[in-house]
Amino acid sequence: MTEIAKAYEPHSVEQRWYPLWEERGYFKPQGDGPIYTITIPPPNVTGSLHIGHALCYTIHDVLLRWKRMQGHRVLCVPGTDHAGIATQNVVEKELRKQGLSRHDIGREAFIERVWEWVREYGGRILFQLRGLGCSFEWGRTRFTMDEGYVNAVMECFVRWWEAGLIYRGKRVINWCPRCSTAISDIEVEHEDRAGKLYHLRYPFKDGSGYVVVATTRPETMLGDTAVAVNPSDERYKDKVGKTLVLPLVGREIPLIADYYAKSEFGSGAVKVTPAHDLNDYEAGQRNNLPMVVVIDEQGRMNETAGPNYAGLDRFEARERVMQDLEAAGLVEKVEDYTVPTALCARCHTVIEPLLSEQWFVKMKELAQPAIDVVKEGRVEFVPDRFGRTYLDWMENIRDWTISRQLWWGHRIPVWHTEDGEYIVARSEAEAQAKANGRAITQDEDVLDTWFSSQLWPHAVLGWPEKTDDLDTYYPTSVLITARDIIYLWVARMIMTGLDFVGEIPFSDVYIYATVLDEQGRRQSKSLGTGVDPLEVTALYGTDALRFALLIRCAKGQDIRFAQIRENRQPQVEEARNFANKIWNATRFVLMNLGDATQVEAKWEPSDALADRWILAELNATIEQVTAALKDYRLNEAAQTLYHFFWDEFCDWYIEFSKTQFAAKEETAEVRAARNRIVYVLETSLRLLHPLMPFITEELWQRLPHQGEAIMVAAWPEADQSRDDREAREQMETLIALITKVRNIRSVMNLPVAAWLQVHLATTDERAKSLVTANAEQFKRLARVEAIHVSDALPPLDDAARDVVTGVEIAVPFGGLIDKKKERERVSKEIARKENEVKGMQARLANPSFVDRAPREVVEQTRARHDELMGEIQKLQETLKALGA
RNA sequence: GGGCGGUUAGCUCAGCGGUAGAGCAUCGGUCUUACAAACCGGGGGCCACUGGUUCGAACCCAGUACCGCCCACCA
Repeated sequence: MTEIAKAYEPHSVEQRWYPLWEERGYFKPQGDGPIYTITIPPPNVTGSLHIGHALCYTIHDVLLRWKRMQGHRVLCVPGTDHAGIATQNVVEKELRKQGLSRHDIGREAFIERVWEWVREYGGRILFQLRGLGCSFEWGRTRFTMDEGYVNAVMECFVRWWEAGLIYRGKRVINWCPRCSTAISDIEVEHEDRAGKLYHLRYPFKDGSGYVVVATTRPETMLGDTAVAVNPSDERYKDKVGKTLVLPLVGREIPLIADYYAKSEFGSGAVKVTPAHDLNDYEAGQRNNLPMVVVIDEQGRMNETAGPNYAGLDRFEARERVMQDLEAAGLVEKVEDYTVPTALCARCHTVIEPLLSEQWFVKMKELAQPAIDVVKEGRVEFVPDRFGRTYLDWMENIRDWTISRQLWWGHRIPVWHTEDGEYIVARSEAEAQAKANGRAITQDEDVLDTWFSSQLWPHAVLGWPEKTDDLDTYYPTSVLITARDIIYLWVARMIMTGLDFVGEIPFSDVYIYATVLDEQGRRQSKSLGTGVDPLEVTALYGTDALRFALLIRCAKGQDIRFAQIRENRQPQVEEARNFANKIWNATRFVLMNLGDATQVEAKWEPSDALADRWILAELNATIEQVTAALKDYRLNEAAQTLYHFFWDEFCDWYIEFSKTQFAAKEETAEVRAARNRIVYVLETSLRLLHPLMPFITEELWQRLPHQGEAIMVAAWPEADQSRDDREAREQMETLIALITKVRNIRSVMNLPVAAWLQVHLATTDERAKSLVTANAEQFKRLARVEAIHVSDALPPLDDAARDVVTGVEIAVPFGGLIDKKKERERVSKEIARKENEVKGMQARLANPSFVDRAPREVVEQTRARHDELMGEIQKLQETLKALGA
C-alpha cells in the first residue's frame, strides 16, 4: 500500500491531473456517442476571474464531465470577447499614464497597442479557467476578432444590408460623453436620483403673459424649438398657435398642441427640445419642428448655445442658465424632485440623448422566428420564467443602434463614395471593385461588441464556411449564462442562428444564479465586496470552491457568498471538510485492502443487512443524482451526494462493515467485503467526479480500478432490481435502536468508556432477528457488552428504559440510577410522543379524513398511532416505577 | 407605472400537498487505532402576515407588508 497523507492536500493534486487529462486528449471530442456541445459565454479579454465566472464555468464543467462519462462525444468551445468599449478604456488608461491620448498616436497605432495588450493579457482569464478544472477544448479556442471570426461578422453585416435590415439614420440616440460613443438602449441603466424640477416662464411675444413649463434639465432650454400642450387642455384652447419668445435666446417658438403633453403634469405645458430628448425628438418629427443641437459629444454646450454658455459643461450650464433666468425674473419655482436618470452601463456617466447619425438594424422581422421557437418550446429556458421575460422583450423589440464611435472593434464594412453612396462589402478590395474607380473612404465607426458575439455559436464552429464542425456540433446542447445578458446576447444568438444557419443555436438556456455578497448586493470590485476565486482556491482547493458553489446552485436562486475574513470562508470550509471526508474514507479503505492485487471494485452478492441496504441507497443515489443533473438541479445533485457519502456510507456502512473488510485474514469473505466496499466507494467517486474532479481522480487512481482515468470512466447506471425496501426499513430500525442506546448513555451521563448491558424486548420476531443477526455491529457501535433479547423485559430496578419502533429498551446501570434525571428524560420522551399522537388522533377522529384521504395514508397514520400509544404506555409504566 | 423573485432554527440556505431539514453557530460528552477539517448526543422553528381551496397547506390560490432584481419616453 502506498502512503497516503492524513489530510487532503489539494494543490499538488490539482497540478498533477489537469495536464495529464489534457495531454491524453480527454478534452477533445471522443468516440462516436451522441453529440454534446457547449460554446461558452466568452469572457471579456479585459476580465479577470470573479466568483460569477467561477460559478458559470464550473456549471459548464459539471455538465461536460457528466455527459462525457455517459458516453457522449463532448465538445466545449472556449474563447474570449474583444469587448469594444471595455478594452479600449483599459488601453486608453495605460496611454494616459504616459500623458497620451489615443488621438495623439492615431487610430492605426492605437489599435496596434490594443492588440499588443490583448496578446499579452487576453488569454489570462482562460488560463485561470484551467485552474478551475474546466475541460474545454482549448485547441478550438476562438476570439471575436480572430481572422475567421471577422469574416463571420462581415458576412452578417453584408447579408443584413442586402436584406434591407441595416440602415443609416439620424436620430436621437443614447450618447455617453465619457466613452464618447453611441450605445444601444439595453446598455443604458436607469436610476432614480435626487434632483430638482424647475418651473420656467416663457413669455408670449405679444406681451400677453407667459406659459410655465417644467423641466429637470433647464440647460436644454437653449435648444427648445416649441412648447407643447395637450390638444384637449381647456386652459390653452385659445393660446395654441401663438408665438413665445424663448428666454435668454430670443428665438421665437410656437405653442403647439401635441398629445405627448400631459395636462395633469405641472402647468400642462412642456418644453420641446427635439435634438436632446427622445420624446421631444418624436414630438418634433410629428410637428415638423426644427432641431437645434446645443450640446456636443463631450457633454459641453456648443456655439449654438450662445456665447454665454458655449464651452460650459452641461451641469455648469444648468446653473448658469438658472442664474440668468432668475435674474430675468423668469423662474416660477424650483422643487425637489426625483429624477429618473439614464446612465451608461459601462461607466455610469449620465447619458446625453443626442441627435446623431448612426447605423441601425431593423429587429422586428428577425425577432419573429426567435419568438416562435421559444413559444413552441424548441428553445427552453431554465428556469422557465426567463422564457417569459425573453418573450416580453422580443415582442416589444426596437431597432438596434449598432455603430459605435470607437476605434477598437470590427470596423463597419461600409465605404462612402464622394457622391454620397454607400458601398457595403466584405473587404476593402471588394469595395474598391464595386466603386468603379470612385474614391472611397471607409466608415469611421466600429460595430457594437454584441454584433459580433451574437454570432458566437455558429461562428466558433466555422460559419460562414461550411465546416465539418458546424455540421457535426451545431446546434449546441445548452447555453449557460447570466440573466443580465438575456436580451443583449441570448436573444440575438437565437435570431442570428435561425437567420443564418436556419436552426436554433441551442435547445436549452440555463440561467444560473447571480452571486451576491453577504448583504445581498451584487458583488462589486469598487465596493470591495468581491471575492477572488483564486484566493479561495489557494485556501481550500478548487474542488472545495466548486462544491461550495454547486451545493448553493438552486434553480434561479441567487447565491450569497461571504468574503474571506481572517483567512476563513465558512461556506467553502464546509465543502473542504467534505473533500477531506472523502479523502479519509478512501484512505481508510486503502489502508485495509490487504493484498490489494486481489481486490476489485465489484459488488459481491450478500444477504447481510448493511450490504443490502448500502446497495439500495447507492442505487437510489445514482437515480437521484442523474435525474438532478438532467434537470439542472445542481444543488440537489450535490446535496444528495453529500448526504449519501457522509451520513450513509461513512457514518454507517463503513462503521458497520469495518470488522469484515478490515480483517487481518485473507479469506474469501474478507475479500468479498473488500470488493464490496471498494465497489461502493469507487461508484461514489464516479458520481462525485463531475463536481469534484481533482480529488476523485487522485483517489480513484489509487483504488483498484479498470480503465485509465475516472474522467473517462462510465457514469454509473441505476438498476431497479437493486432497490430493497425491506433492507432500508430494517436498517432504519436498527439505526434508531443504536441511536437510542447512545442517547441514553449520553443523557444519563454514563461513562463513555463503559461497556453496557442492553435488554431489548419485543414480540415482533422480525425485530428480534434483526437485532440478533446484527448483534456484533450493534454492540460495537453502541459500545455494548451484551444484548439480551426477550419477549418482555425482566424486572430491572436500576435501568434506564425507553421504547423505539415497538422495541423496549432497558439499560441497567452499574450503580444507582439518578432517578430524577431519568424521570426527566422519560417525561420528555412521553411529551414528545404525545404531541405527535395528538395530531394523529385529531385526524383519525375526523370522518372526512378517514373517508377521503388515500387508504394508504390512513392506514399508515393508524399504525403509527397505535405504535406510539403502545410506546407511551410503556414509558408511563417506567415513569411510575421511578416513583413519579 | 408594469413584470418577476425572496421572506423557513441565532446565521447561510434546501424543501414546495401527507408527522419541519442541512451546514455553520450553540450546549454536553469523546484523542472509540480513517478523519478534532473528526466522532457521539442534546437544545433550538405558530415555515412574514391575512383570508381561501383541501380530509390535510411551509408547499396551491387571492390579498397585505417588507427586501431585491428586471423592464418602461412622463417633462
